[in-house]
Amino acid sequence: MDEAVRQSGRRILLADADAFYVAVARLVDPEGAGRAPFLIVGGSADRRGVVTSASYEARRFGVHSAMPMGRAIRLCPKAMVVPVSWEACAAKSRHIREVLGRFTPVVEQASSDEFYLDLSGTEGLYGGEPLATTATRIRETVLAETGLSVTVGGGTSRFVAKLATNVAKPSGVLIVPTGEEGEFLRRFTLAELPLVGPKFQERLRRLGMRTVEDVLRHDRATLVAWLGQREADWLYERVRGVDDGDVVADREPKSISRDETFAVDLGDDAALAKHLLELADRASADLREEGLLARTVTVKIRDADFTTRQAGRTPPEPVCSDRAIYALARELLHRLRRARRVPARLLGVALSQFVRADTAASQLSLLEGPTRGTAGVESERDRVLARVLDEVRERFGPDALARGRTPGA
DNA sequence: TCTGGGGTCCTAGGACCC
DNA sequence: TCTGGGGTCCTAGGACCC
Repeated sequence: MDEAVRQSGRRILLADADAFYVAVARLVDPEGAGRAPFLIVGGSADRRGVVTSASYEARRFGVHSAMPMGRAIRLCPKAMVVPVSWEACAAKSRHIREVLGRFTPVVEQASSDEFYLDLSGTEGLYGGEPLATTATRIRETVLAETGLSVTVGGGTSRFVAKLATNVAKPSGVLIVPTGEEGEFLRRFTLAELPLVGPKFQERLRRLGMRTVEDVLRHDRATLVAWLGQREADWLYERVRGVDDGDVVADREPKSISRDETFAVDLGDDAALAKHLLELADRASADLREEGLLARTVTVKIRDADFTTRQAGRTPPEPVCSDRAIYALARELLHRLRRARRVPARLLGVALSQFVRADTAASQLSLLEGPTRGTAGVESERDRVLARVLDEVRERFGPDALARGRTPGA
């Protein structure tokens, strides 16, 4: 099928929870956070936190997410500040996802509070009802079952659905009719387009372009000469509301990471190693829970002056045990510390380049053969031990076997 | 104002291979 | 002595998003 025709037949929605972290905080604590109109959710001020989300009332004072908490409190002193309840948010997230799954099997979770749905081909199923009607039913069902308000935007592409959602926020529904994408796009500045961040905005501004209309005045060849093929094509299509990206259900994760910003910068290697151990354990436990092995281990360090550096390694065989992952991470941390030895404000461990555990097992046995054994960074014993400990923790709680604090060890 | 934690995707150089 | 072209993998860094 012709690409333009295929795209014009699509019915894509984005369901985006309104002030998600704020809404969950209110559900968790109805008497406290639930009654505070000016509510800020995020890290506490004395601990270098930032705002994760603020109530719409607090936003009117200029408070927004990612803002340092100290500044947010200065802008809105009467606000109540509460920490994010990550577990409650994850549970609510799963619940929303489950409700949406009843409307179509093609649900893609883009973040904890954003879900793309592809309803293409469901016209018959919904008796030919307009997409806006389906979207409204989705909004009402999610609200009734989870207590959370979502805004639903829709159109023939993810890009248009995303912009429609932004326009309709909060608590709204907006569907851009097929064929009207280009007209819809004309109202936006380039800064309002997803993926056009500060750097790209500045480049475009220097070329005399601030709005979608500004870009529409130039032909594709001119944009290519200015921006290069890839970015020019991207921009040329998006300002016309064209985006052929698919909604993909059950995307496989590409990386799993854990990092920690310290309350006070840390210069002591032993102290850093201790935090590294905990981060490596948490990341590798999640990796095993997903049934994955990682080919690459990366350590990230943020120096006191906010310089961020990283070092990674891809051993000959994938790993999943806490022992092997910590051993690799430790080596990488040493490398980073040798290169620059100043107090650190953040340390992180990331795992990537995944291999499914079941396919990895057969590949490994082929590699290892009858005589080769289990040479390398990770032995069969490491893996078995890691899984046994996972089971113990699952049964008796995460602190049942905290390493380094084993009595009598 | 002094910058969280969790992600995705892209680029570019060097190694290595054919 | 000077000289290929293309492909893949690894690594580090950066832009961007919620």
